[in-house]
Parts: sequence; structure tokens; C-alpha cells
Amino acid sequence: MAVSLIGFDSACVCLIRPAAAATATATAKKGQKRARQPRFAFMTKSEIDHLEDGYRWRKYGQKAVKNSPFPRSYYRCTNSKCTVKKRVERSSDDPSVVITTYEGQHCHHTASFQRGVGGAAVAAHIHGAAAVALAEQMSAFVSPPPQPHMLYGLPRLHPPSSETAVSCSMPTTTSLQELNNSEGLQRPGYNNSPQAAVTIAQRPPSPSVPPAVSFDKGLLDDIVPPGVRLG
DNA sequence: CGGGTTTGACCGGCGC
DNA sequence: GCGCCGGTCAAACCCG
Repeated sequence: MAVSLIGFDSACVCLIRPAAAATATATAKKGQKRARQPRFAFMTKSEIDHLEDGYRWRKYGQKAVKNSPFPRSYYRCTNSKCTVKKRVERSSDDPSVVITTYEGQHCHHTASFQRGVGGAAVAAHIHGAAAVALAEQMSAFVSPPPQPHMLYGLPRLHPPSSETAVSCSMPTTTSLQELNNSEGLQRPGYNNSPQAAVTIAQRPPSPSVPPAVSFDKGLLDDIVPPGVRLG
């Protein structure tokens, strides 16, 4: 297992709203309409599909998707009271990139994470997983669903649009950049961990969009529980 | 034996 | 109306 790094000077989580999500949300479950849930998609450079993020997931389906040689996997949170789902698929453009889409809000913290390394705090210290865990927390604690204007803090994949892209600002003191600079990247062993995948941010299409990370700490405090924070 | 994974079938939305 | 496609179900299977 080797996790490769993309040459970003500031590796960070990439939150996107895939175009497919718009139609996917309209899918109904056997006769009953499904409530629209907040969704966040993350692109992660990793050889493994299912990244540890502090929660436990049960796979309930896998489908081949059109225009992609890679199947898409469907996971649900194992907590029976929790309705959060996630989809995991590989990018057809870059097979080394895993696209994870989270849907819904966790009604619990990472208490269910009890395997192996043992705890959300540890997961948070594994920088790649931290990114995803952070994203998890965002999806869990941002309610009502985040508005585009408050989410655009990271490099944009697309022009601001409520349906085409969602990003989020990152915390000043616990940004993923800091995680990468001060935590996981320099830690031997972590890079060999299956969890130590690098969640990436795509470069903005326009140089006018600064790659700078600016997170509202208050927002962070709202969305990231102490257990997943550093420092 | 319990919990998780695999996989084919089924359902509903959407575009034509 | 029809076919395609994404999402989910559920039985069979696997594994610790």
C-alpha cells in the first residue's frame, strides 16, 4: 500500500457538488420521496477506495456507472439511527483519485469508530482521514445545509453556483494545510497507513481565485467537535 | 452466530 | 410510452 502525494503546495480537502448529485437526489426509494440531504463530495488521492473517516460504514450496494470503468460503491452508516450515506467511486479521469460523496447528517459523533487505531482523535491526526473526518463533521453539523456563499473558501472547481459546486472554508488554526505541514506528512508510518490518503484540492480554474484557505473559526467551532480537532 | 460484503433484481426518475 | 440509468433491496455468502 502506497499513498501518493499530489504536488499541491497546500493539500486540502476538496468539496464539490458533482453534477450527478442534482439528479441523484431526486431518486426516490421504493415509493417514498427522499428528503434532500446536504451533500459533499471529496476527491482523495488514494489507492484504496474506502477511506477510514472515523465512522463505521456498511456497504449496501455497488453499481457500475456509465462513462466510468470503475464501479461505484454505496455505504450507509452502521449506526441504525443515523441516515448518513456515502458513495465512493474512482475518477475516470484519474484512477488514483477516489471521489467520496457524503449525504446526510450524522446524528452521533465518531463513537462508532472503535477499530484498530482506536478513536476519532487518532483518525483526526491522520491527515488524510482528518480531512474526511472534517468533512464528515461538516456534513453532520452544518444545518441547515450550507449555503454556497458561506462555503466558498477553498479553491473553486467551478464558478459559484448553488448546484454545481460546494466548498467550504477551512479553519485558521486547524486547516488541513497545517495538518499536512505539521502532522501527517512528516510522520513516518502515517504515510503507510491505509488512512493516510491525501485528500486534495483541485486548482482553481482561474488564477484570480486565491488558493488561500480562510476558515471561519466560529464556523469550525460549530461544525467540528473537539474530538477531531488538533491542538 | 452476528455483522459485513457481494451481487442480481427491482424500482423510480428522467430524457427522448 | 419506452428505455436508460442511478439508487436500493435482499438473499446468499464470507469471515472472525
